[in-house]
Amino acid sequence: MNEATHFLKTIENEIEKWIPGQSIDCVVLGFEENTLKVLLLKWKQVNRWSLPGGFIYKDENMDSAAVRILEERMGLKSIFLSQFHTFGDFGRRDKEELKEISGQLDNSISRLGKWLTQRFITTGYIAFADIRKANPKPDFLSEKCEWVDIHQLPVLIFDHQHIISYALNFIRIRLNYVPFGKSLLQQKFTMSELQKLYESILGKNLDRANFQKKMLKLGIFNREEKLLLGTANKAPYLYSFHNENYEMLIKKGIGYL
Amino acid sequence: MNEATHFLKTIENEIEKWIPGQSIDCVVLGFEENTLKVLLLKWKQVNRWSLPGGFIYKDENMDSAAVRILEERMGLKSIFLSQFHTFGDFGRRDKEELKEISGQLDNSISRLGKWLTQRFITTGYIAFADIRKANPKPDFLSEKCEWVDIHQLPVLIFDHQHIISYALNFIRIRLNYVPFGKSLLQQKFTMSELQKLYESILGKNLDRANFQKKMLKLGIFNREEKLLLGTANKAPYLYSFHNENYEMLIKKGIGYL
DNA sequence: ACAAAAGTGTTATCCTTACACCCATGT
DNA sequence: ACATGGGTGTAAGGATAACACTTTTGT
Repeated sequence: MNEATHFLKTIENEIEKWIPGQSIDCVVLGFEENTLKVLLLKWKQVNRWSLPGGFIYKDENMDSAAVRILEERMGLKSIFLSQFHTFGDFGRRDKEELKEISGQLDNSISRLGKWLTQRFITTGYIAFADIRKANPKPDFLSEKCEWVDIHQLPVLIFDHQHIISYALNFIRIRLNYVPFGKSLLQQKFTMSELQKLYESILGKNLDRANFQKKMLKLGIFNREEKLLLGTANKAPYLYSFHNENYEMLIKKGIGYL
Repeated sequence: MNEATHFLKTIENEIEKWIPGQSIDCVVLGFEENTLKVLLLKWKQVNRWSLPGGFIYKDENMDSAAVRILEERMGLKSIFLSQFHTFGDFGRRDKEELKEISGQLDNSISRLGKWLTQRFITTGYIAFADIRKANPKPDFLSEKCEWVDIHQLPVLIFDHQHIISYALNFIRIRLNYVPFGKSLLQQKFTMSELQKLYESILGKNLDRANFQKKMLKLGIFNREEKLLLGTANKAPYLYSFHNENYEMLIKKGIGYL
């Protein structure tokens, strides 16, 4: 029994332990080279990409399933993980695309094929990950994983494009209430890196001077030594999160939340 | 065949058309006597209350199911209807409570009993309704419907208390982005009624003068003639929503959304 | 000397907050 | 006359936005 067949046998055994018709899709965000990126899987033989997802065990909390799926896929826990919307349109999974995908599976795995072609209601979770620490693994059905610039997405399967826009909108609103960045940036970072992160999320440019003042006023940053870089300009300060103050701010919230 | 039996037969036929394990619960809010109220159902013979809910047909969009359930239960469409969270904890429906409920059902309807006792993941929708126009009907399993002060809730079944707090929190945040009130107030209303509505949602008192200025600055109200009331004070203006401006503001959003 | 990016400062404007003041009305 | 609730005004403080000025650094 080769590896693929063994994997399939395992999957087929799992099917009965999963809740039918209910899935989880994760929008995993990372920040690298001043770009906001999302983790995508490329399907085997089908020229389409999709979000990493999974299913819920019959005796498992939905939130725990999201954590588990992320661990399985990424090899690490995400600091920020939050459900943002449930997508329940009857026709959300295009029939043509379903045929293409299940066509890849031969008869020996027809149970998996049937499982995959049933109607699914999916719940979207958004997660932040440190790209350097993450270790994404493609699964049996996917050929590779990649971090893709969220503003230059390839053709996505089903309604996954739609799910990503929902996720982006979700964190845009939360940005007024929660100081993101802790789980997306390296331990030490410059103010302009933080600004670039905010700009990629909001999709617009911000004033450098005002951004700095607004952030520092939050009182959740430590100013570290200056970064010595070989560029022809003044060296920026490095910052890190002041954990205690950060937790306090999260608790009481920036706005009303 | 009496009415109850007939109803049950119908329900049992419906069961096969529904998606198993997936339900919808609606937090329907209304505003009456300067109090924010939520629509609750009282279970027959069990001294507990619950949110009105329902199931999704196998060929039906989830959002459409929410609309349908509200129409069936309330006899009218709600202007504002929005999904806010999906509750998927394995143990969210207490087993003791489930026994109490399914114990009410005799063998003749055991299929319904089985249906009800399976694990459910439920998606919460929040709706606003004009209490005077609404016409809520109890269903077979419930003895009565009532509008209950949201800040003085009775004992609720399962995690419904938790679902309501989530809903309240959801609209508290949205209050910064969406001018509510249109679907909760009468066509003409006073500024102090609107303020009471905001206060019930936010759970805190607001300054009368500042509230008025903030609201009027939005430019979405018509000032109508004064209301002549028999009280020992100055007559307040009546306001109505300026539909055109209201729609425009909704579109562009108050804050960032 | 110069460009480039960083840190800081200035100003006008707007919004929020906390009140104060006067007005209309029935008792 | 007075209490009650309604409409409007004002002044202080904070937040925002636009932009200017200075500093550091490598070429």
